[in-house]
Formats: sequence, structure tokens, C-alpha cells
Amino acid sequence: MPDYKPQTIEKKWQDRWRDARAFEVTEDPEKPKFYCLEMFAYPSGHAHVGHVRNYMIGDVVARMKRMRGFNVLHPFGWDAFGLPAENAAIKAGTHPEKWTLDNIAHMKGQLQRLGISYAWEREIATCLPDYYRWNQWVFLKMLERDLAYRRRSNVNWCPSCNTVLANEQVIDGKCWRCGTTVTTRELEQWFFRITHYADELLDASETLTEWPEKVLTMQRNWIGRSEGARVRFALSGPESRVAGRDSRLADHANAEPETANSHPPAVNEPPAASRQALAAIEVFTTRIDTIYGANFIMLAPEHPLVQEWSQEAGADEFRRSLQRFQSQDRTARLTGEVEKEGFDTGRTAINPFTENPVPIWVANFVLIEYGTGAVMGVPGHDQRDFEFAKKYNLPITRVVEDAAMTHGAAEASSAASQAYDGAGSLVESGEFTGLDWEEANRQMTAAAQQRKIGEGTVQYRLKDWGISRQRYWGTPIPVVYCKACGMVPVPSDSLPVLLPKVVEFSGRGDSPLAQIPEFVNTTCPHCGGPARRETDTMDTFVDSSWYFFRFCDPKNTELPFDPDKVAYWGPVDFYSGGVEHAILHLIYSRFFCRVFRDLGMTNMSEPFTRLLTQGMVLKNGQVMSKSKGNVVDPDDMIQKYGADALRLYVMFVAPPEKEIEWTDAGLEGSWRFLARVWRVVDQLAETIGGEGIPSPAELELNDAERGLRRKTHDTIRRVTVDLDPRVHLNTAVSAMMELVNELYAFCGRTDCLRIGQQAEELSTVGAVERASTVAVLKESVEALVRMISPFTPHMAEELWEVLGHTGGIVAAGWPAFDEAVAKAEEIVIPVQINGKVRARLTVPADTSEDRLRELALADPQVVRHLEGKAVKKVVVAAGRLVSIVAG
RNA sequence: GCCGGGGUGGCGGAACUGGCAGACGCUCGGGACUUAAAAUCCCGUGACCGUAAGGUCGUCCGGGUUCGAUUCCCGGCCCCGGCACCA
Repeated sequence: MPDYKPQTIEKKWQDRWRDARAFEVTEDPEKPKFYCLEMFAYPSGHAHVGHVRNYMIGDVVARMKRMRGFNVLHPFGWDAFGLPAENAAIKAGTHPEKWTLDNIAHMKGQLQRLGISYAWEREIATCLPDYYRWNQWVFLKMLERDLAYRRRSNVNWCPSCNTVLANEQVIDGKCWRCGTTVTTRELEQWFFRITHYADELLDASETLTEWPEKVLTMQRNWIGRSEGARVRFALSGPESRVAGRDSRLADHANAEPETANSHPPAVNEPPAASRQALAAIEVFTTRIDTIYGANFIMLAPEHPLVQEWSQEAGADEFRRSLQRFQSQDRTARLTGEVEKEGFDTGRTAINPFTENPVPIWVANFVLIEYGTGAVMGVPGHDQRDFEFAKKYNLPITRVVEDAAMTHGAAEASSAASQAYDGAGSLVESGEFTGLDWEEANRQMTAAAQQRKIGEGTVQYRLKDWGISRQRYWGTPIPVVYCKACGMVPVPSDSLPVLLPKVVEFSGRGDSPLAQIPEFVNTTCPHCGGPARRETDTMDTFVDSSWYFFRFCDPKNTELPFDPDKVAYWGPVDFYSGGVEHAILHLIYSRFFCRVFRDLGMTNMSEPFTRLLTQGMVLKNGQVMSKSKGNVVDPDDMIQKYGADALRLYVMFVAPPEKEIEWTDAGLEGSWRFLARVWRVVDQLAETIGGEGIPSPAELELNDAERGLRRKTHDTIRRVTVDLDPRVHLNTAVSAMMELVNELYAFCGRTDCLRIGQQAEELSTVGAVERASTVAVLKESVEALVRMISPFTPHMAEELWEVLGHTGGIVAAGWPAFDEAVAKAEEIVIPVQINGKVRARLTVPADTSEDRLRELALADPQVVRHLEGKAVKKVVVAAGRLVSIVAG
């Protein structure tokens, strides 16, 4: 008997699959489709086990679905633009393209050696013009529809390094590299108007019933919707000037916060209205019900009015205070690590509800990015405001009292030690006094609106997505700047704007494209005059926001994809990847899907029906990484144990969404199991592989045979539901292990194989005498081989062939089970007395409740325990247990 | 602080709608085979008491509902993840 030799088998089947184009698919309206996708890979070099776990999970699903008759699209590709390629270029002098393509070649080999069933003919790499030209195409469409726009925004700038810095690279206001004090600089940045879909993205998250709650929560937090009101406090006092009527600050404050490989976001935003004098200060509040307690106003240091006042003659003191705040570390200010402080501007505004003048302060903890950059100070009901008021001796009043508080406590509470932010009803609040705070919120918002001093509004944490990157290895943004015509989009028919190959990497941080005159200098598509190209490239998250559509039609040269093809394949039925993409990639993709929908390219709103976030693979308690030196290279494991054992181990050790701790012993255990499967199947092949063996359904079976048959059908049932819809891959494997144990026991019992006597090999005892034994074994073994094939496809195919089949295991289909056969004929019913199991009854499965009660009460163990006690009650759950209450 | 997910043997983990807690695997121990070892096959492995039959305890802690709770309810502790001076 040949030993289990995974390496030989695996090579053989991988070659066959490739030659037969086994996993390539086309649209087939006759068959139900299934789009199975794993997040494509960044070609960083070598994939480790942590990376490939995801592909294994997807492959089990894809292979299983194929066997169940689905037309399965299972493609793969490369998220190939990005910073590491550029860094490698600077460091090693390799061109980013060569570095990237070499890595892709290596990693593709790794995936093929794992036997992942990809439709490789659909492979895409985002760094190739066939792909990124469609980024440019979408960009232009978005520009047409005002979903892409350009805006000046402030970024951190190091004057010595001559580069933009990320917020994280600014330490105590200084450059992390050279220690120079960081300044801000205004740069033109491109944005995608994702906030246009903020509400829809939030609301539609309700429809994503097959997404993990964790991810939905993260997305909701990220979008950060909060309902409140804007209220205008008119300026008063001698210094106030009344100029423009509209005091609205610009809405969308700034760029997307920092992302993993992003370029720094805007630091702050001088709103459009900044250069006008304002008639009123608009504040954002979620607690308009407390406005009678608003005893002061606080502005962000970057607030336009503050900026304006600081310019005035004689405002030296003002300027000094302001500069102090502005020199405070930005990150520390954002996270509240600096002490809360402020200064009085000397100006006042009118609280529109009390009509009392309130002082206007500047406070370093008010953020220009959020709301209107101005807040009302309600020290009675907000802890920060309370501390601020205490510090600067501002009046504290309570306007909401909970029911337990004695009436008239309002004044006394000014001496309280903290703000009250709980529920209650209003006091000292004019016509609103006595209302419950939530009702007051509604009525006061309406009143503000009616009196034209404010309105209900919704505020989001989500900001528009800043996509400009001063980098080489990305998609060129397809616009040019012409002296005469201004910004002019590159016409669609002259796409792609190719990324030039020859480039020098200064490492200076400015876009390398700006150094290439042949790229920069062009002609204006509009007037034909001289023009300069945009030299920033797109954030790589643009590339990954729609690649799943491209897979449906990867060779299309007319459009990013044929809408009909996407209509057939979409949406992605099963999508798996790491949780680290829960926010960025998964929100961007949902955004892009809506953009394509609104372009009329698809009628889907959501791209991914089911999402699985797979857990990481740890070794020695830590995430695998090259720098920690704890990576497990799948190729090493394949050499030792084979791809199948590796796949099985990773699938078995824990549920897919949990993290796993790598152990060599565990992998070895899986290898042992496969060798055990191999032995029993191979050894039985001659007996059960013949022609004309009837189905056991048509034969008279003895007890042992019926037992094995029952186990077989029950296992098929369990594995089937564990895989689909549950995707409990670990329990599916354990069910199959049980079946194998049962097969060994059966063979030992019926003497059809000699097990365990002479060791290394099993020995066939001779022709199995009973036809029914052969039939039952055949059914069991063939079901096993088919069920295990999504996990260990190479071994399964080989065994299928050994069993005398041609045409492959997918064609054989998924095994069916008979519910009636799967059910046990005899079951063990526990008998509880006062909650403790005291006896077990072995009875036919269909024993009636009355009969069970009778048998239980007659059982000697039960009788013994009931001695001297009176039976008060007997509960019988047919098929489950008998519970006796006695005392 | 707000939102979400968790807490089960020495370890990874099972337990579908409340019904025998610990499936399956790892580790460890024992046996068979072998001159021997490896491999293989079989058996055992939550804790405590007992020679055994059997008993007691046991799913983070404290209560509750129920004939019966890992599962449901109330209160608390701890861990993980997200958001957070967000007004």
C-alpha cells in the first residue's frame, strides 16, 4: 500500500486543475451564482500563515458551493500600489514596479501551492494601467457629479525637511525627524464627498444582517451621527460689529483623519465665511434643553472670529494667549491631554433664549473640526464646562433637576461638586419650565427654528475622504491646470494618464512626479495652451474600493465593468478578510457601490452580503510579523506535511473568526488524521471500488451496518449545516473525525480489515462476505472523501480516483443525507431526580412520554433514589429526558 | 465615559430553539505490536472522596425564574475591540 505522500499528490492535482482551467467560470443564467471573495492581498513579499488563513477559509466555502451546484466566482488579485514599494525603491534601488511584480509572482506561487481554487485568468493588479485607468474614469465621473472636489486645507509642514508630516509625526509641535518646529501649510487637496452618503451608510447598516455586529458597531462609531441643534448667539457689546447677515460657518470641516498609509489630513480649516465679520456665533449642541443654563460661549482657537479679533490693533495680549494655544501639540489637544484653559475675549453675545448677555471665551478644548467650532458653556450640566466655570469663576446654574431633587435647589446647586448630566425636568427655563428634558429638547428646537435663531441638525464625525497623496506609486489624478482655463479634467477618451516609469526618489516627501518635466508639462485639453498636470496620486484605498466589481469583468476595455456581468455576479455573497479593514476599506467600498449605483452602473447598494472577519494567527502569543521573527512560511509547512494538512489544521483549530495560536503539534495532529483517512480509504478501495455495488438503502442491514450508516448520514447532515450556512469549519472537521473513528471501529468489529495487529499497514482480511457491508462502507467512505474535499482537495481528489472514479470530485457533487437514516433508532434518555441525573434509559427513539415515565419510575436506580420519598411531579420531554421531583 | 463582543478542564475548543457540560483535537498516562524504539492500533485523562459500586463539587462572582440554566432575567467583577475634551 502506498503511503500518504502529500507532496506528490498535490503537485499532480494542481497541474491538472490548471490544465483543465477548473476554476474559470462564465455567466450561466441556468445556474445559481455564488460570488466568494477574500480581500485581495498587498504584495508585500512573502505570505505567512496568518495571511493565507483567510484564503483557506474562502476556499473551503468556494469549493463546497461548487460541489453544491453553484456557479462559483472565486477570483484573486493584488492591491499593488502603496508606500512599501516606494520605500523599497529608495532603500534598495529597485523600481517599485519590479519590486511589486516580483512579489506578486512569488505570492501567487504560494497560493497555488496551497491549492486555493482561484479563477486566475481574472487576476488583477491595481498598479497596471488596465486597472488604474478606471480609477481615473470613476474620478472623472465623480468630479462631474460634484462627488470629487478640490479644496485648500491645512497640513503639518516641516520647513527643514521640506515635507508634509502626518499628525503622528509631529511630537510636541516638532518634527519627529529633525526636531524643527512644525508649521502649518495650506495645500490643495482632492476629496471624495463620502459625507453625501453618511446617512445612507448609517441607515443601511441595519440591512447588513449577515455582518458581524462588531464591524457594524465600528462603522456606526466612525460615522458618528449625533442629533442636535445649531443655535445663534448674536454678538453684543461695544466691540461687536454687524456686517454680513449669514453667519453660517462652512459645513464640512476637513479631511479624513489619518489612515494607515495616508498622507496627513488637514489640521484645521478656515471656513469660507472666515474673512467676513459675523453677526452671530453659531454653536452646536445636543442639549438645547439646557440653554437657559448657558452662561458663556467658548470658541475654538482656530475659529474665524477669533482669528479676526486677534488681528485687531491693540490686541497684543489676545494674540499672546492665542499663540499659546496654537503652539500646543495638536494631537494632545485632540485627545484632551493638555490642561483645559481659556481666556476671555472681552466680548459678549446674547443668549437667544434668556436674552441675557454672556461672555465669549476662547477655549483650547473646543475643536474647530467638529460642529461649528463654537459651543455654549453650560456648567450646570456638562462636566468640562463645569470645571471651566470653576476655574474662571463663571456663574453656574442648574436648569434640569431630576425628580428626587427638592424644588428650588437651583441656586444651591451652583455650589455642587459636579455637573448634572442625567434626566429630569426643566427649572428656571422660562416658558419651558416643568417640561421633561427630552420633550423640552424637541420643543426648544422647534422654537429656535420658528424664531429663526437656530435649527435642528445632524452632525457627523465622518469627514470627506482626502485622497491626495504626494507619492509616486499610485494612480495619477487625471486633471491638468491651465493658466487660462484653470483646473481641467483629462477627457475620458485620453485615459489612462500613465504613471511615468522613469523617476527619481528623493525621499524628500514631495511628489516625485513633480520632478518629471515630461510628465508635468502638457497641453490643456480645453484650449490647447500649456498646462501642468496634477502631480499627486490617489490614496490606494481608492483602488480597493471597487475591485470586486472589476473581477466580474476584468478585461473590459470600454468600461470599468459591464453592468450586466455585475448584475449576474453581484453582490459578493461571501467576503472574508481581517477586521482591520472594518472601517476604511469596508466603508469606502460601500460608498463606491453607491457611487456606481448613482451612475446607473448597478442597482446594488451594498457590495457584500455576508462578511466574515477572520482571526489572526499568533505565534508565541504575538501577531506574526517579519520584525518579530515569528512568521511561519506556508511553504515550509507544505514541504513537511503538505498543503492539505496545513489547511485542515488551520480550519480545525478554532472557528474562523477567532484568533489562533500556532502550534506545530496541532499541525502534526492534523497530518496524523489525514494519514489515518488515507490508510482506511486506500485499504478499502479494492473492496468497495468495484462496479455494481448497490445502495445500502436497498439491502437488509445488520446492527453494525445500520450503526455505521446512521453515523454516515448524521455526519453528512452535521457537516452540511456546519459549512452552509454556519461556516463553523472547526466543528465540521471534528464531525468528520468522529466518522473516521467510527469507520475504524466498524472495520475492527466486522473484521473486514485487520487493524492494529501488525502495525504499519492495515491488512485486508479477505473478501468481505456480506454485500451489505460493502455497500455501507462504500457509502460511508465516499461521503467522507467528498465532504473533506473542500478542506483537503488534493488528497480527496486522489482518493476519489483511487476509489475508481473519473471526472473529478466536483462533478460528483455534495453528498446527500436521509434525515430518517441519520436519526438514531435507540437513544439514551437521562432520568433526573431533583435535578440530578440518577439513571439512563436506553429506549427506541420513538418511545412515548407515558412509556418513558413508566420505564423511569420502574428503573432500579431510580427506585433506589426514591426510597422514602414521595414523587411530586414527573416531567417528560419525549426524546430528551425524564425529570422527577420528589421530596 | 459611550457602543460592541467575550469569560467553559493542563491547552485549543464543543454544546442547534433551556434538557446527560467538556464532542473533536493537543498534551500526558497505560496497553498491544516490536529484540528495542519510532510509527500504528486500542484504552484512559475536569476536581475531590472511595478498592469499587457510587457520591459530592464544577461553565467569572452574587441573586432570581424553572422540574431543569453554560444558555433566560437582575446586579457586580474581569478581559478584548471600536469611538472619545464630539459639545
